[in-house]
Amino acid sequence: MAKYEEAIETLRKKGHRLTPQRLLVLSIVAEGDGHMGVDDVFTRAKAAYPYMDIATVYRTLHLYKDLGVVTEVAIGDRLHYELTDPSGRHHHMVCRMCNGAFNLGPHYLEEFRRTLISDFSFEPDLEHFTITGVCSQCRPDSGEVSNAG
Amino acid sequence: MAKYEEAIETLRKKGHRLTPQRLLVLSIVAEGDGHMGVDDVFTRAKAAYPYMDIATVYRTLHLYKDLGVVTEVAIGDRLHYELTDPSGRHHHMVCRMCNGAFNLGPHYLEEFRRTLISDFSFEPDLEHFTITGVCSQCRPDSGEVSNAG
DNA sequence: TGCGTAATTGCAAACGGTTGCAACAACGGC
DNA sequence: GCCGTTGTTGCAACCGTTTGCAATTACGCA
Repeated sequence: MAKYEEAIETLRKKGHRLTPQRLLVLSIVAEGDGHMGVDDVFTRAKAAYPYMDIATVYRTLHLYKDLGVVTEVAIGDRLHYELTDPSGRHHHMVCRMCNGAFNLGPHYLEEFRRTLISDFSFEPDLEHFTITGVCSQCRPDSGEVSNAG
Repeated sequence: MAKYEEAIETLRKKGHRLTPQRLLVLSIVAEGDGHMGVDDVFTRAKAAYPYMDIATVYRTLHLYKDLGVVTEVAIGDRLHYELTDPSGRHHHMVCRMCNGAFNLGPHYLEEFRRTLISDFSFEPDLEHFTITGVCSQCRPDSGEVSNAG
């Protein structure tokens, strides 16, 4: 699990302390693989260490997000967290019908980025870019009909 | 002020009641012209009608947003509201340094939309699309240096 | 290894936003 | 214009998230 160790290295290099709570949250997010909500993280953390406080979970996740070691993804109205993949950074498309999350390769936004820079000299933040919409499964005109939601 | 009257017409047509509170909120958003936060709306509404409750402001703004008569724009961490312009719908670029909001013509996203549909059959929600970034004034490499923030 | 310092934690209070509910009032029908 | 119905309001309680603060603990240094 290279990403996990890299994350710890990042923490240490930036002068942040490696507390058991932080390592616990990190491992939970790492093992969660997909996208975990604050609640999921807190529940699991509390199971492993009963003194764990929800405030610590929030603070830790925000720290990781600021350091870039975890990525925050808005799914529905909830924020989910995943370990940032240092090699294959990607964006997300989230379906508002089924709440499914799909990855979007970085090159899809490169063109958009270049346009904004050349036309407006506006440098968009695309690191944590997530776009909401309706996926192929849930689009009525795509052949299949879904009644999720 | 055609947008204002159109909004009232939309309310009436959809069977919602025209309460003084709703008209007040609408006029405040309309006169606010630029983007107004919930707080701004509430403060002004309370000044005009002291019984006004913050819950009513939230409910009213959400109703207007659902009806499409106001547009919600995320600026920094705050949500701002403006009357939807029925003729010239546009998107927003918000600078994270100076919190300035810039309009983005709809055609900039049309291409992106078409690509997502053709490649993934994913229909993105672009009606209320807002992208964060750094504007020309605040970009260090754009010639000017800003110390806003 | 043990000590001092400063970051971090757990707790509780605060905050912004939402919701349940009884009182109220807009609107359609008379 | 008045009445009944039903959507809406104001209030207060609630929920998820943030923040202040004293106690705790990780880490650098001897």
